[in-house]
Amino acid sequence: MQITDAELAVMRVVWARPGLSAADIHTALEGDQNWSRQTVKTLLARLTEKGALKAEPEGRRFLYSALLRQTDYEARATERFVDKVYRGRAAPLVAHLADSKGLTDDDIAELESLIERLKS
Amino acid sequence: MQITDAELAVMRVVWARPGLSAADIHTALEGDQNWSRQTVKTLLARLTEKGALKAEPEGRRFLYSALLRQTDYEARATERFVDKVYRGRAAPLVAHLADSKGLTDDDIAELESLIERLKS
DNA sequence: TCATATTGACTACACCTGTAGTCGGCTGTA
DNA sequence: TACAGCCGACTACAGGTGTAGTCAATATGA
Repeated sequence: MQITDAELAVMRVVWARPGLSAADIHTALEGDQNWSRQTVKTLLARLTEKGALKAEPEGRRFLYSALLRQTDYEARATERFVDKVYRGRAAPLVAHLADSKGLTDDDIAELESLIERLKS
Repeated sequence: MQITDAELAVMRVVWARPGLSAADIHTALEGDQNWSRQTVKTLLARLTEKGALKAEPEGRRFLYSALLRQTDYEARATERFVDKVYRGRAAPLVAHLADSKGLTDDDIAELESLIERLKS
């Protein structure tokens, strides 16, 4: 049960606005990902088959919504990533984040309060 | 320039002990990954071609060592991951880490001092 | 010196992934 | 009622990935 990069772009749209049709999703992806309608359809089919989306018939089309919740996906993907790259040790990951410009001041503040919570 | 899961297992061995031969690396992976010698050879060839490893002839075999440093790999992989899953925002990543059992007390202490460093 | 084992080079192949085409049915409008 | 357009189903296909086989050259031991 693996969500690929292309599939993830589709999931994002559905997470943001559940109940869109394939055409809506295609439109929502325009500019960002300039995919043909068929490409989006294929991705929707694969995601439905994987159980990440459900497709409910509405008239002669389908409306898509997520079965896989975004936070669950993120949690799983993160766990997998940490296992794979850091052998499950989280601290070196954060150390890398710290080195890159990825952390804003707000992030740092957020992390600080997170740490406070964790200590209890 | 992408290191796949299988390739990563090989890189780990080389990072840990540079200058091994293909046969050594195959042996080192036994138990963990029960690959045939050929599979390891293929992965070595692909990694060499990608520029992640260099192969220096020694007699009629090659000794492998890393061109791609582990920390560089980790940094790149992390950045890619954060971009992909969290759109570049690091804080929610750490929040997920916090929720999973991935953080030991030591980790938390480490993070705390990390945060201290970051604040300056 | 001859057989055997080791090694690298080349090749294979199925499955996954990204990207898309075709086709046949339904629908709304002329 | 005829036709244009939209829709889902099915199919395609190249490139990447995991896993490994075959072959030819060389080294090693009997």
